[in-house]
Amino acid sequence: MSVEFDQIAFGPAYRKVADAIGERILTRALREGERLPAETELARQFGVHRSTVREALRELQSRGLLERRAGSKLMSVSRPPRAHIAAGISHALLLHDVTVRDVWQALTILEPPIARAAARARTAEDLAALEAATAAFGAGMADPKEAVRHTSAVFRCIAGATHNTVLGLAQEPLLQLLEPSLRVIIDRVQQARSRIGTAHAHLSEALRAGNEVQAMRWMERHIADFSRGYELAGIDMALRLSL
Amino acid sequence: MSVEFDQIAFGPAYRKVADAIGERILTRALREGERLPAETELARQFGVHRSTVREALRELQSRGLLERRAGSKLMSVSRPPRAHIAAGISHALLLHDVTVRDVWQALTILEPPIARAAARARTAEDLAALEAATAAFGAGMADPKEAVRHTSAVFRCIAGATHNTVLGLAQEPLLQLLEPSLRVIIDRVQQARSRIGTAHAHLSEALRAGNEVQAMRWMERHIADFSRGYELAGIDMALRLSL
DNA sequence: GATTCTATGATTGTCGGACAATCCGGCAAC
DNA sequence: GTTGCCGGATTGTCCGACAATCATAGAATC
Repeated sequence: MSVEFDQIAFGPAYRKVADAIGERILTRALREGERLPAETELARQFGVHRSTVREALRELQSRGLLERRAGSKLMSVSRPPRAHIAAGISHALLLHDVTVRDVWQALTILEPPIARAAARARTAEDLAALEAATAAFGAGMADPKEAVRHTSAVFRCIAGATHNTVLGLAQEPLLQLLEPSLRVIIDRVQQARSRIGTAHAHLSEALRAGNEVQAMRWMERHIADFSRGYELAGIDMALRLSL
Repeated sequence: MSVEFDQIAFGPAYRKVADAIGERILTRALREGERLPAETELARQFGVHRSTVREALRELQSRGLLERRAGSKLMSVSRPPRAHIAAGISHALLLHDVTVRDVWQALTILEPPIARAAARARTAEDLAALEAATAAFGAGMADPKEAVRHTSAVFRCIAGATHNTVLGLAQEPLLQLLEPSLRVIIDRVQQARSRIGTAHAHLSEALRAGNEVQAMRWMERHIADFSRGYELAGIDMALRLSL
């Protein structure tokens, strides 16, 4: 007789509590927005002390599975916000000695097809959002900080127009990582602003027309321009990114 | 006189402690492998209670910034392991109602250029690893579970051959998400195994020859085949992924 | 009756302390 | 040199406590 044993649940109690709650969230037994019982109540249910529960909650919180909604003490279930997990990815990449070139190469690969998909799938709302973002870039060009923010925003709009969450999420950490260096470029390279503006305009137009090839081409050019920008700004692309 | 005020640090103490330690890690003031002081000592240094420190540690631990190395009680600084953050991303995508098609589309975009880059940048070791992985797939074909594992492994080898951490990390969650459904395909579709094997062989060959176009073409075909596989296995690609 | 104030209770954030289990390092015994 | 044992350090968990915050219900006021 061969008996199959389940893997023994190792590890400290706070981990088991976190796993138990986390599993309920991932299987949607607990739905988004639903509020968890109070800590004391959880402690009672799990048969552990409140401190133990709290450690578990901290873990789930930092995974973005729980959040505290404004004006409520009780934790509620949440889907991890994009920016939140993107930040985690960015940090991980930083520590893995990622270079500017690595990130740029990833953009090279990712963005043109995203633009193409966006040209295919964009709705009228996507278009409006994109045009608002490009307009904001034109208006806020003076302040480098704003210019960078709006450049990222345009990327986000385009990725959003694909209606594919995976693509949006894949892009996000790259933007986060590049923003600082992008700012340096915009600061140092005079023609950067106008070239970015031109690219935005053509991308916008291509998406409006639903012209996939055009969208892809302009995005390729846009990303390639970044490489020129790094050169002109005197940034070594082999340099490790840092905070 | 205009005085600039720093933003007031809001939030509970455990967050501030976590931020303080996390910042040291991200700026590399604490280097990888370095061991943190004991909890009591940290509590003394920060002037808070040990429970508070522990909550902060749980958070950093779940971000992958700290880990407990085998046989050591003290926490040590770590760079978040790829699989760890990929799991976080997978969970997030799950909760964001990602469909099989979304993930597949991302693969469609990502993998062919990865294969191309790999053909360009692969070293002899990469090649050896890849060939070992394809061989393992051939050997373990019988067990569907193993077959899936090795299929992913081949993808990982190829991404590894690009020597671009960003690409490897971008790919990882996609593999994690697709593995279950891939297994269904291999289970149900007879010719799946051999077609995957063929693709592996050609990819391997292309990488050996440094033939970028060939690598890309075969990867395109490989990924496109997945779509066929879903169809043949009767899996609706518009279906939400779930655990 | 509607509104404002207040008391009350629930809940979190933080603290103090405690103790068993485990692990490290050193030291003695073999 | 290896083995076994002991003391100290460290974690995991518990108990209990209390201030601050917030919601709610109920009382007081207009």
